[in-house]
Amino acid sequence: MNDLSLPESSAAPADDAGAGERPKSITLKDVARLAGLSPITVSRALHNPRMVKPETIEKVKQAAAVIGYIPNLLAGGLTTKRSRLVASIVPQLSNSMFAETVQGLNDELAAHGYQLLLSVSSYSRATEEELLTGILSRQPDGVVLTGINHHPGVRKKLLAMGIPVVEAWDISPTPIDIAVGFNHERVGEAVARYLLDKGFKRFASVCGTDERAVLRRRALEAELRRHGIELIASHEVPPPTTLALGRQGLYAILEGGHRPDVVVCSSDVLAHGALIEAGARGIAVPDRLGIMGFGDFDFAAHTHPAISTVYVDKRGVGTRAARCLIAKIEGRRLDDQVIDVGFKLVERDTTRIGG
Amino acid sequence: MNDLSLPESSAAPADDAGAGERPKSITLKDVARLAGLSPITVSRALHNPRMVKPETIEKVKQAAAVIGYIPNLLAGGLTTKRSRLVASIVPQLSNSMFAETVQGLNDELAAHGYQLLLSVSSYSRATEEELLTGILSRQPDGVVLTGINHHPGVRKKLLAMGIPVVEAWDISPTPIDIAVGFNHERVGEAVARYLLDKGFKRFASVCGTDERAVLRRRALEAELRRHGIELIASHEVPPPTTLALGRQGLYAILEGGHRPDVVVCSSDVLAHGALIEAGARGIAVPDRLGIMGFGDFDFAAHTHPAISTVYVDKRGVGTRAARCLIAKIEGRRLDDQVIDVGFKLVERDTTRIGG
DNA sequence: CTGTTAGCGCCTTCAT
DNA sequence: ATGAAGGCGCTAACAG
Repeated sequence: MNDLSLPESSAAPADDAGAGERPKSITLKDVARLAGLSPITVSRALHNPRMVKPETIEKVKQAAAVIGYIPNLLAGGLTTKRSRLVASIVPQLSNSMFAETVQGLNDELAAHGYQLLLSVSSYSRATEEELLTGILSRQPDGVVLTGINHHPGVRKKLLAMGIPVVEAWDISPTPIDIAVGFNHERVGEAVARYLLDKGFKRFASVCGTDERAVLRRRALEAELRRHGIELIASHEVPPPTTLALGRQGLYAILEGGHRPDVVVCSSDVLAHGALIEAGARGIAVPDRLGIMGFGDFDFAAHTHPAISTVYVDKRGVGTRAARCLIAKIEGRRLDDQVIDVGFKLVERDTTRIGG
Repeated sequence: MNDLSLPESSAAPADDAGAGERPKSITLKDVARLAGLSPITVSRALHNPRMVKPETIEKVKQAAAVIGYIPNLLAGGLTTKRSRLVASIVPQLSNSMFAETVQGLNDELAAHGYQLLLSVSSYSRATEEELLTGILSRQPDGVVLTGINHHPGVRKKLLAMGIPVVEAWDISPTPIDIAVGFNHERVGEAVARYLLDKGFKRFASVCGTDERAVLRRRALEAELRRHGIELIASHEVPPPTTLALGRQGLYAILEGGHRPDVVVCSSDVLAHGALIEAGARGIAVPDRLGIMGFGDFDFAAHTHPAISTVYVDKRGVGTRAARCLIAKIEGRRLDDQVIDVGFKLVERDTTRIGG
């Protein structure tokens, strides 16, 4: 009746792992044989319990546990056309806001039984496109991209695939499918107006060269110009932004002979670097120099003085992206294809001057 | 001859994406028909080019490009038993060293044509085990775990699967398969000896509660005790470690009436927080208070004063893990099943006192 | 160099 | 409530 030899100790020796010949896999059929049922009944017991008698389910579960059955999603996905896999491409992971977003994305996906296939584009559109091809060959149920500027092939492939797509961190009037983010130009303008209101007059910028940072800085410049003000110095730094680059940025500006009364940084990490450089030089912040960050990283509230910044729900971008995707995957309609998560100016010490 | 209607514009309308009914997929067969060849020849042209006439390859590539063929790895993997997928479980992503490791892992994997399936355990062994089941059902070619303490089921399942496994961030005499990390107890001891050498006498600790941090702190305590010294205060903080927690840690120690002359932190982030708290209180570092970090995060060299710490090749752990895995997947034997990446004390300003 | 046959492990469809 | 047949898309193994 039971022609399976139950594994005594249950495994191959450790130092044999991965040597090419894997133990022949335990399949639904094996469970079925052991339980004295047909494979399809076992499948149902495992995935559609209410199509099967409780008693049978019990038998199946026992048998599965005994032989250590692990379903093969490749095979499953091949028939169902559902992979329970969501792929995401981020520009970078270490030292960036994207880690938070990925964490949020992952958590929400995991909570709904989806897994995350992660890739890193290193801020290259070409790389992104190449990665996408590999990704799509795994038949993901959905994809999360960063930003709204992509290699043309990206949009085409994604549409051909017909799966839901979220473009995160930015919004666009013409998303590939769904966009979850905020308007970076509004941020630039808001920061400009806020700082002008505070009475700052001589603006400098330490700005990353990534797309979205540049968008914010340009909008800042434009708004300043509307008030008759030009940036007196602008220092660009390549991603990833680090504290060291922030220090160097302020250093370069000051050594260049410029004397800004406020420096606008494209991330809190840069702002923190600038803050430290100011401290090292004995420049009082904010009295002699204001500093503005972006992102509201967790440390920003706890530096001394605390960094004024722009709050963005980094984690929320990820969780919302996940929710949108899951909704569409499960056939629900979305109210909006474009979700603006907004932002919020956070005044802290580094810009708190005058009245 | 060619009975395929070439798609004019190549896609479904955007707002139709993901509504359940995907465009029927384009398969190898379609390419074959268009190229006037058999499916297997197309397969070979794409994956084993040198088994096929150059002329034929060209025909195949053309045909594939024309209809936008994307291979289906689920189907491919089902037959070959190779998924080109490596899975990793990390305790957490945002705000941690693990992001660096994951980035290194991903880069190295991508360079060899593997993709990364990422999961987050939130420091829970039970979660790790559950995640693993889901992961294994995708038939990964290899797995990277964090740490060496796992739910018993983890080892069992992994061995049953017979795939290579790396346990990262720690080393063990009895790894499941491969270990890539370093000995945290040696770190604790080394830090203790170094600080004793510098002449510090009244030690306090701000330490995360995660496994490896605790291991280091215990070894530090033990080493101190061998020199007749006890920690005068110890403050524990839950992961994720943040700058704020570092500040609070020092705050709590000082408000508790303790007067350490050095505070040992289980991460640079905590150390940075302590440094800021000291600065805010006007406590001179290192003269009145030494501060020791861990990890050598990129900011540590650039704070003011710069943070003394322990360098670990965070990224390298990831790249080496990837290399070991790939080697085993491809059937090569490893010289060592346990790779100690070591660590290095980095003296900077926050402990530079006396002679 | 190219093609035929068969089957990976599972689930959909159609019976019973 | 359970089962039998067939096929998802691809590639191994064996021809020729």
